[in-house]
Amino acid sequence: MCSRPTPRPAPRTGRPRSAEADEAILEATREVLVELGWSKLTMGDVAGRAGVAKTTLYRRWANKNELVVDAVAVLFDELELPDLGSLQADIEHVVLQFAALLERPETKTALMAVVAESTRDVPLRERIRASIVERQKRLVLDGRRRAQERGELPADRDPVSVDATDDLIFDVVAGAVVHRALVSAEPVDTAWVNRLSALLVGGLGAVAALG
Amino acid sequence: MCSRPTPRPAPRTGRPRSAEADEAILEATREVLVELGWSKLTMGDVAGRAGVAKTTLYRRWANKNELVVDAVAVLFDELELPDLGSLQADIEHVVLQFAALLERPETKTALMAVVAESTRDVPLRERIRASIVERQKRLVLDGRRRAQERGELPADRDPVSVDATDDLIFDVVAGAVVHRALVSAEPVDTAWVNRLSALLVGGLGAVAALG
Amino acid sequence: MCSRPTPRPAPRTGRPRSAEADEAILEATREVLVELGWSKLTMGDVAGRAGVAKTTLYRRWANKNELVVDAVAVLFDELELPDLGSLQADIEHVVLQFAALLERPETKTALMAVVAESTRDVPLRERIRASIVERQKRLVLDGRRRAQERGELPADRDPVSVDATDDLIFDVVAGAVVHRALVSAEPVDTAWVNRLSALLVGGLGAVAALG
Amino acid sequence: MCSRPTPRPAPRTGRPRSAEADEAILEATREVLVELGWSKLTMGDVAGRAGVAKTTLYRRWANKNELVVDAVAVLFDELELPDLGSLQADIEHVVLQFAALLERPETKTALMAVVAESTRDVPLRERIRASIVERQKRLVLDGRRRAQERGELPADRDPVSVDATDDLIFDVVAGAVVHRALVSAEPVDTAWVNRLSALLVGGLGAVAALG
DNA sequence: GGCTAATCGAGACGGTACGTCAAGTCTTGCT
DNA sequence: AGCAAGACTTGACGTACCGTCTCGATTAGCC
Repeated sequence: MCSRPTPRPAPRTGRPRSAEADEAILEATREVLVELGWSKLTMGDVAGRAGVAKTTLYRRWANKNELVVDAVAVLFDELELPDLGSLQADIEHVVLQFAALLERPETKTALMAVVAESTRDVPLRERIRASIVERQKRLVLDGRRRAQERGELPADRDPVSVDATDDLIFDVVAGAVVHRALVSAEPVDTAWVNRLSALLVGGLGAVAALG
Repeated sequence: MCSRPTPRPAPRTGRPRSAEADEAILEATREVLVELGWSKLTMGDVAGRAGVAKTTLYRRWANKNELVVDAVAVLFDELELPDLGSLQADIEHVVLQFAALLERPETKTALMAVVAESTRDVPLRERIRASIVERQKRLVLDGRRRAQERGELPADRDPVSVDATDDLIFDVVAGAVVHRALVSAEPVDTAWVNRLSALLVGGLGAVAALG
Repeated sequence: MCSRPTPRPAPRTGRPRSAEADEAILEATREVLVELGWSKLTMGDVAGRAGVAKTTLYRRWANKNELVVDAVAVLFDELELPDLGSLQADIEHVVLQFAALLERPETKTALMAVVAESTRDVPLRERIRASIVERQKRLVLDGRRRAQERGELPADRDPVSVDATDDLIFDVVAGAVVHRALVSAEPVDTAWVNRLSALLVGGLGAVAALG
Repeated sequence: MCSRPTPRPAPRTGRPRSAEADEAILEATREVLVELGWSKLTMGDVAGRAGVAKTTLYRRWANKNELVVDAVAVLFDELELPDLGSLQADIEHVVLQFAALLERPETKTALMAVVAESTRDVPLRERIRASIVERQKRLVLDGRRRAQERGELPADRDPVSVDATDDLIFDVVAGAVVHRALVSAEPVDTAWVNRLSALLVGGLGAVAALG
């Protein structure tokens, strides 16, 4: 999927924007994130590496945070959910994938930073939701649906309850992995992932019983 | 509990540092966090509000992040775990407390920011662990011990396994609440807390079965 | 004559430097010198009065001293040497002009200060020589040449000797006036100027006799 | 001759001031002037080298400039005027001595600086006059008196005129040497000194004729 | 093929905050 | 009282980025 800079009201005339510049900028942004981290990333530095003028950045993104969100969002689309035959196996697979993604320096440093900024910046929060969060809920939906098809989970009764549980699982899985990796700063290894998936699979029955 | 600025090798002579200044600075820091958030907090502003010179800040804290950690850490000590008679009730109580803490503007904006910075700053990471993370694990330990006394959970067999489970629960609870509140930006209300605690209590048996 | 900020290798691209800013800065510098003197002149204050950012100053001048030299140098170009008919009259005229210049607060406070700094700062010394000292030697040369034309002084024999005498006269006149005005802090009035010019005119014969 | 710090109203009680400290401070001041020059001399540095607290400095001198004047003034007392048999020889001797003094790094950097400051600081100007300028006029007086005794100069007629001429000679000699050494930054060598003394001796007759 | 209009690189611009440094004062306990 | 030590307030320093602006020079599409 393509990250899309600030949309603009389709000018019919004048020189069109360079598509190469777009990608060069996002690539340069990821490079700088890797080397310097979010807080030392500067627009001038990104522009320089991309071989582009600062003006060209600001014509596309309103500020550093929006640029970083776009640069990082595309990485999350690599996550996928192959059918491994059981709910627990599916969970363990995606958790390990997600942990590997969080280990990448460009994600590690950028994700928490933009979320922190988003607590005070509503447009940024929306951009994060649209570009990253909502887009990845598909993993939970697919996993749950597949488990129902296998008979591991009961079929839906109350759609509201199902949505609530999907959201819960999403927050628990994403939150736990992030917390383990970035706050506790402990490895997300097989042993830990085993325990987490056991907790989830074991607990889902109790949650379903709530109705 | 007292937040402690940069320790120093006990000078016997000279004018001692002002203890009032210490507290005035931390208080001013929390004020600015509330009003402006982390990214717009400036050392000069904090100094001004505390009625103190900028150099006095830098004599005690090496940078903005260490100052903010100390200013915020003390808030986490308000969390407590009264005995409500059941594991699930205890969990729900502390989760709601934690969610309320995360709703406070000074915590919301600061916590993620310093964690983000800590991905590139080892001393900062250590300070966060020591001042905030490790200190709150007591809640998990107490809750588990109490549940064992009540017979809700089996007595310890393998101490390694017990530690691993404690850590898991801590990451899951803290991570889920943070993700819900700050990333998903949805309310941590009674319904959600019910579901989360049901998931945990229901899953703990399965985790224990892993040995 | 124009005072010229730091020369630079003629960039063909980019926004050109504002010529208005140049003059506004030098003017503001002279203002601040008058009001506050050299030691209380700050770059921030100058920038503020010139309606310019501090960075704009530093882009043009490396430090306060170079700026002050440029701001003051232009004032010395007002000195001139009208032909008053005799060597002594010419000397008295230019000495009074120079004394009047030294009485101006912007010169009085700045000149000695930058010379003092120049004892430790070779580039500054060169700038002073080029912008101020060498430029004013013309007064001595013109005066001497004119006196020779009038027959008050013998024609040149040894050019080396002539140069040495020109230099001597320059140091004596400039040094004596500065010392009288700034160190002795006594007025450079007609009586004193009479005496000085009598000393010079009377002594020049003896110096010429040295060969 | 001793440089004398701020006089004070003879305290009858309490610990008396350390006399050793006085000299250590002035000595340290000269050291720092040699190594760092006036503009980089700091009170803290001087105090440190003198093995003294900053408070002790400020108890004796009101500020940096007064301290520097006192530290440097004593050096000027080394100048003396041995009888060399002729006015011109006497002049050349003292000029060379003075030039040697101005070559010393502590004098070179400090003298112009404090004079510059004194244009805005009346008490400082008075201190300079009292400690340095007036004290050295003795050289002119002695030289003139001796030349009169030898018959090189006519005996006094009008005492006012004599004073004016003494002052003129003082400003011319001191000013010319300072200007040559610090502004023109050319050596004060025998050839130059010859020329200067010839100018003075040759010109004095013309000045005397003014009455 | 010239016109129009938005793009491009470059770099100067007004700002804001940084973290440091020195000046001169104040506070403590010791002599 | 004087003194050493060192914390204190104040205020300027010179630097680094921010996001905007002005240049002259390219590109396109449209007439």
